[in-house]
This record gives sequence, structure tokens and C-alpha cells, in this order.
Amino acid sequence: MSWTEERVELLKKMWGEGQSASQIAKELGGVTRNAVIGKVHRLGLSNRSGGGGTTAKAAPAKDADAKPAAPKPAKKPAPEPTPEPATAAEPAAKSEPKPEPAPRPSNVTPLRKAIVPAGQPLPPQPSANEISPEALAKQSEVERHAKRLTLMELTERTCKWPIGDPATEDFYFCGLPVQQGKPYCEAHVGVAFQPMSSRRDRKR
DNA sequence: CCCTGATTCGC
DNA sequence: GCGAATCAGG
Repeated sequence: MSWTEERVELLKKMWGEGQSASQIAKELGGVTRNAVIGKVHRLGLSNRSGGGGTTAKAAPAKDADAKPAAPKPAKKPAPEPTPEPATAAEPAAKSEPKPEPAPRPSNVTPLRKAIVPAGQPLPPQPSANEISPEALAKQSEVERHAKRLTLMELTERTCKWPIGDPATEDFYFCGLPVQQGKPYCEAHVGVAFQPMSSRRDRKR
């Protein structure tokens, strides 16, 4: 793969949005995150203003050879004053052709404290409804030693199964290692992906 | 362990 | 210019 204008543009866009190099690499395809980072540097668009990013220590200092300092004027118009969209989550999918069809169980909205009017209509806890007794058992058992991750701590290999009441402090995500490809751990995959047949009217 | 970006350097 | 290997940190 080569850096066509289109790809470079997508790279710029995503990098600007604060996407990580690995995410960008995955989106682009055909390149590794190293390639992305390398390109980013070559393009001169390194430091993103704020950042969620981690690590940004520029201090090689390992090789004793002193480089006569780079005479880099580096004119950075210093764009984006504060482009951060307050909204916590959201990969900012504007016109994404592929908006991640990850079949969520239901609620995935841990915004603030109470998004639910403290009334009754609590979002149906996916774990609740009638499901295979075995799966349920396994689920509750697993949930006891869940890693209890927050929204921000989720990655592609942490189970994204919501546990608890989103309107409460007692809300978190499973966080256990996901099953290859799936968004949930084994136990939760079991209750998340069920044949419509067995799911169809089961009690109720 | 997972992840992040930064740098180096042979190609 | 490119990016794997490596480094450094969370």
C-alpha cells in the first residue's frame, strides 16, 4: 500500500480527531501503526493538542552523539484551540460507511450520573431477561470477578458487556478478555448472541 | 499484559 | 519516503 492522497487525508483527519495510530492503521488497512506514526512524523503533524494520547516524551538521550540541534523553524499555525467535543464516548462517526455493527445488548450509555429520570423505565438489562439458565449462571458467576472497567478503559479485547444500572455509581463494564472477534467475553457472548428461535417467546 | 507515541536507520 | 524494530512510558 502506498500513501495516496486519499489515504493521507484520512490519516490527517483521523489523527486530528485524536484517533490512535493503531486505530488509523486498522482503518486504512495494509499498514501497521508504525507506518502510520512514521507518516505522521514525516508529515510534520505530530503533537495533537490535548490529549488523550499517552506518552510524549521526546528524549532519546541514549546515543551519546550530540546532534547539532535541528535548525527547524517549524512554523506551526497551532490550529485547534479546543476542538474537543464534550461528548465522552463516540468514535465520532460522521458519515462512516461502516459504523461498527457491533450488536450491543442494549444500553451503552453511561453518560453522567442519571440519564434515566430515576423513574421506572430503566433500560432493560440485557442480562436480565429469559436466557439459557446455564448461560445466566455462567454470566453471574463471571460477573463477580469482572474487571469493572469504565467506558474509557474498554478496548477491542475487553468485554463490553454493561453491568449494573447506568443511572447508578454501580455501573461498569465486564472487561474480561473478549472472545476472538466478538465484543464480549465468552460468558457474555453466550447471552448476547442467541438464535432467534430459542430467544423467541420464552416465558413473558 | 495491554496499550500509546517517538526514534532510528536500512532499504 | 517508507516502515520494522526498538525504545520509553501508562
